[in-house]
Amino acid sequence: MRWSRALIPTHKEDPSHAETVSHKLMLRAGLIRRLTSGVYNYLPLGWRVVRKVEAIVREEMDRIGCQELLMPVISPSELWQETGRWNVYGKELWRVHDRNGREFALGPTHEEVITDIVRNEVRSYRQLPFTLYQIQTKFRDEIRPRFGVVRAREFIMKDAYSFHENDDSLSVTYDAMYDAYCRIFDRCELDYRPVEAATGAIGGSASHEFMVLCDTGESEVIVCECGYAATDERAEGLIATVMPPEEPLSAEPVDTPGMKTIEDVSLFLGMEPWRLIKTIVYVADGEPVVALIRGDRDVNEEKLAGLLGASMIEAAPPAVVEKVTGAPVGFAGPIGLSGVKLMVDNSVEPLVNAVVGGNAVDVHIRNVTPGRDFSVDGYCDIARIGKGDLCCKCGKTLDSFRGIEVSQVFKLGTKYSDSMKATFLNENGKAMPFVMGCYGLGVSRTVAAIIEQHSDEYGIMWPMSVAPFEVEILAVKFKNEKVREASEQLYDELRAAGMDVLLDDRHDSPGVKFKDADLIGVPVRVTIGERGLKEGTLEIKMRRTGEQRDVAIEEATAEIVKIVEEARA
RNA sequence: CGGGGCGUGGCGCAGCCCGGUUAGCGCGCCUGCUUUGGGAGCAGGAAGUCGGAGGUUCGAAUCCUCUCGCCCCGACCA
Repeated sequence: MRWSRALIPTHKEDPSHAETVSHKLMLRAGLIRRLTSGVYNYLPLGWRVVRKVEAIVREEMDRIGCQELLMPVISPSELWQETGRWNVYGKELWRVHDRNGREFALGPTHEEVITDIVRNEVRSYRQLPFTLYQIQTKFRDEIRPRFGVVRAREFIMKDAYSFHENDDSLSVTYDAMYDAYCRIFDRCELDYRPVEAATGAIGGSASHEFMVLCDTGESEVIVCECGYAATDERAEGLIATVMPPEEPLSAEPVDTPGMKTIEDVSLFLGMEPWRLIKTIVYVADGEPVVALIRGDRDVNEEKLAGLLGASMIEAAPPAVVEKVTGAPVGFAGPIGLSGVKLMVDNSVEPLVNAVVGGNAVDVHIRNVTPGRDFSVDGYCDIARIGKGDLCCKCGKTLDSFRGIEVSQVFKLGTKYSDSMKATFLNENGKAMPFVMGCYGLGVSRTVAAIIEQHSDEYGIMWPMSVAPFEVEILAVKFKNEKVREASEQLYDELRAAGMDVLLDDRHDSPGVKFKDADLIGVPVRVTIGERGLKEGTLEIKMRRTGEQRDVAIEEATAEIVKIVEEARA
């Protein structure tokens, strides 16, 4: 490509509304342009990178025997009704209707559609297992689009779905997919960690997320030196006890006028927050549930939902709280509750002489001891675990890091095949539900993640494997006949050798070209100018290492081809 | 959705509090000449219904009301 003919609109200044490195650089280097909130145009340079990432994904999917197909973006609501996700998915599901008022979803993921295909086309266990995938534009009406392409409402995703006779077969594919993802992210030269994950709206029994390490990432990962790693939504752990040994005293009510929060009550009574027991009313799949946890900790709603087997959970609205506790929000406590399930976190067990809500206006109860003053069926782990807590595997202190979630894999089991009645005949002629796995990978997000990890103050530093161009020929003073001839010749030779080459043939000053070259981050820069030509040389400079050297013109093509081929993943 | 902020040529901003000629500045863009190894110089030029609607006023980018859009912080997820 000749720069003079290319649409590569670079900017000198940072865009005003971008915060993160990748967002700024994608805009400045002319990779993307925003169309509206969370929706982006991929300009030619950005699209080239997307295509390179896609190519790597395709190679690795095909390597493990997956087949590519393409499903529609639009799918009818009926399919989503079958699995219940038309309701469960919530506002994030982007809904549209046709001229007859019939409702459709813009696909956020395609379990329903793929299951529909397979239930119609696959009859026998002899056809199993297999894996189908597509690379396609997805839609999620995110509450808050953010960080450019990292959290967009329209984005590019690779989604794969595997179908099996049984769990063992699923595990084989799951592991193969896990390995394929490692190869993909290795080839993108990302520093990443696979971690245990919660299953969320997609569902299923086991899941991992691949996290790219990045301080501005939206996800928090809890890690232990023993190797345990999980998202903060998923992480299990132990909360260190801070309760000193104490003689239990008799429970008694105490006036707490207007004190509705843990902070209020602890200040008012002059007690540390951990001496309080936080009582929170939730509604899980329509049923009220009460959760108890130590006052200085938060409930992990994903874990709570998991233990309850609920698909939807949310904090109860005030009316429900009043109905359950008999008091307005702020005075809920476990004593005297009836007809409602009580979920008590492990952190509550060691407490003695704790403070709880009195289930009456402006009243709390102190000197409460769990098990004595209210009955507990059993303790469970519903706490949000964080840095400083103790590892559930080895007991050591946990650490954390932030990351960008670039992919997530799930063992779905029969969640979708059951609800959609997707079955095959096993060797005994019996109809069995398909055992399924699904495997998502955010392609456009991966591009942003690569930039987060590969840039400096001057711009992007692409890994060779995904660079929009592998070589940029920077012609200083393109007007000069000798410069032009040498540049054109090298350009032709490199292209003939199969290189992706960008020739900066613009008549701009050298400074502009050097700055732009650094900004768009092509890995190999070849500078051709009068100065070098006098000596019969040109300069090769590596964007990432800064390493540069002069090479004789006759040897240049071979030398550059060698550099590029060695660096290709 | 709650909280905070912002909408002024393509980009980045000033002007707004305290209303008053042709709405400025930097970058970019066009023409010409000179220049060309790290964002060149000179000369000339094009480009803005000041997000939109309504109102107050002799007069509104500026004040008031409504509205739309965008960004940031929290609850969702690849």
